Amino acid sequence: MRNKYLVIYQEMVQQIEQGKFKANQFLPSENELTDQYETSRETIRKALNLLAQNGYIQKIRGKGSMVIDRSKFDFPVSGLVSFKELADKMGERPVTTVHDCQLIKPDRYLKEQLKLRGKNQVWEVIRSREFSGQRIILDKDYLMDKYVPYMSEEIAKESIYAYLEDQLGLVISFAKKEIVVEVPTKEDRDLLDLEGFHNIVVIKNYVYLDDASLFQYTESRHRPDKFRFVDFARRNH
Amino acid sequence: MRNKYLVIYQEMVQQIEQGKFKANQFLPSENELTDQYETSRETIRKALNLLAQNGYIQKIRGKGSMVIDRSKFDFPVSGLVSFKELADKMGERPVTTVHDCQLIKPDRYLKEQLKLRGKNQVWEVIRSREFSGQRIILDKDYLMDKYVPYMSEEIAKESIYAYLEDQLGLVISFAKKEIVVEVPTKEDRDLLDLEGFHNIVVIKNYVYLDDASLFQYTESRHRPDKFRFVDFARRNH
DNA sequence: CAGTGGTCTAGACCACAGT
DNA sequence: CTGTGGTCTAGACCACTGC
Repeated sequence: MRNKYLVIYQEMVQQIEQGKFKANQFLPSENELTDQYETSRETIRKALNLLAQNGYIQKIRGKGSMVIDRSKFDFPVSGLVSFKELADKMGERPVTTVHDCQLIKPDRYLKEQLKLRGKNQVWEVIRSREFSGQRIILDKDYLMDKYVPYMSEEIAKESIYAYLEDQLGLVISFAKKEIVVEVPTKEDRDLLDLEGFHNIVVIKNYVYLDDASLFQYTESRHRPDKFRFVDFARRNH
Repeated sequence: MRNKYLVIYQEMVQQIEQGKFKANQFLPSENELTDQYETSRETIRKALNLLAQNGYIQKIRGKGSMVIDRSKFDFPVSGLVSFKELADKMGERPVTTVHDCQLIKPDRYLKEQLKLRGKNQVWEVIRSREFSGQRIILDKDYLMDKYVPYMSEEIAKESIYAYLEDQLGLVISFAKKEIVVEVPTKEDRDLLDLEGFHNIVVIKNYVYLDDASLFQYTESRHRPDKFRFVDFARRNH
């Protein structure tokens, strides 16, 4: 928050969202902003680049920075639908049921997904998510015991993510997502209300730490009628 | 290509891909690179930031820039599977059949998708994509005649995208993708080899021009067993 | 032509990692 | 402590827009 360019960025986001800078109009020029904020032009440009990356403005050389009409985009921006976002969007409290939470020996499939060798163990956590009486999502999490020495049903019931970042201090650096459609397994049929659907949407999630080591593999299995993924992509030349 | 930081970026990408900089090792420090390339540190940093954004390196404060083991990621990076990428990946020449290419009056659904009012017309292009004898993908493109005055089967048979950018000089700025699963329509069943699949994966694509105006809406309808989407997301604090 | 954003420089100070 | 990357500055020149 003490970074000057971040402060400027956040201030300008507010002003755009409050309508002080209107859609399809131009922001003050970089030189004007440099004067207004009593800073250097490069710092202003850092803030403006952040605005552009996050879909607030469109920079046009020789003309200026135009405010984008964000009402066209009904979604935040950054593309990834986590369970929490989904829950927020559905607007109702979901019910999480923990079906399994134990330290296991990974089978071959898991070893492959987690790029494991030898006799490392992993935490397996299986949870279903229920919205208005319907069990819609099955989340299967696998965490390497090397990084996550302890896990419990209580933690799984709340948020694993918060536990990892806040309690264990693990810094998640990047993630790879893969979306495919599969035929439901017996487990899917047992733990979800599939209602005759013949397919299930599987989001495979590979989570990496700061040092680029893989430490978590998650499969989020969604009933197809309730699934929606949005991605907002910006060209960079 | 004459941008110094771009040249440096591309040179370093090559060196990483050729293994001159090995995975899990550190690049020369920014100061060393500044000397080597006889430039300023900010220029080096621009190149390094590009490398980081594209998943080549991991910058760690106080330590250096570590080369990421990209063999973990079997996919380019930026998350979007275009038809062409898919084709490249399948490794065989696909067959494109143009089923429809005409100027139409948009119905209510289309008007809504394209945020159209009044009596604008749109080009409708419907193509199927065939891989090893199986029609797998149905692409439905809708282009506003305001921006695309002419379209033909020949163009549709090749690449609409190349036509827009190279011939018409339209600059595509950003796109929103939405992925949902639907029940196949009669059109899907007629034009694709669905082989008893009960669902179809629909990728809705909203394409925007440089001035933030929406000009194209595309639905890419995939047979579920052949569909795969990969997204590589990087945290930015 | 003047004004815009895009690139580049040479220097400064800071926060952090490892010794 | 030194060396790393992160931020910031004041100035310069360029390419493009629109008059």
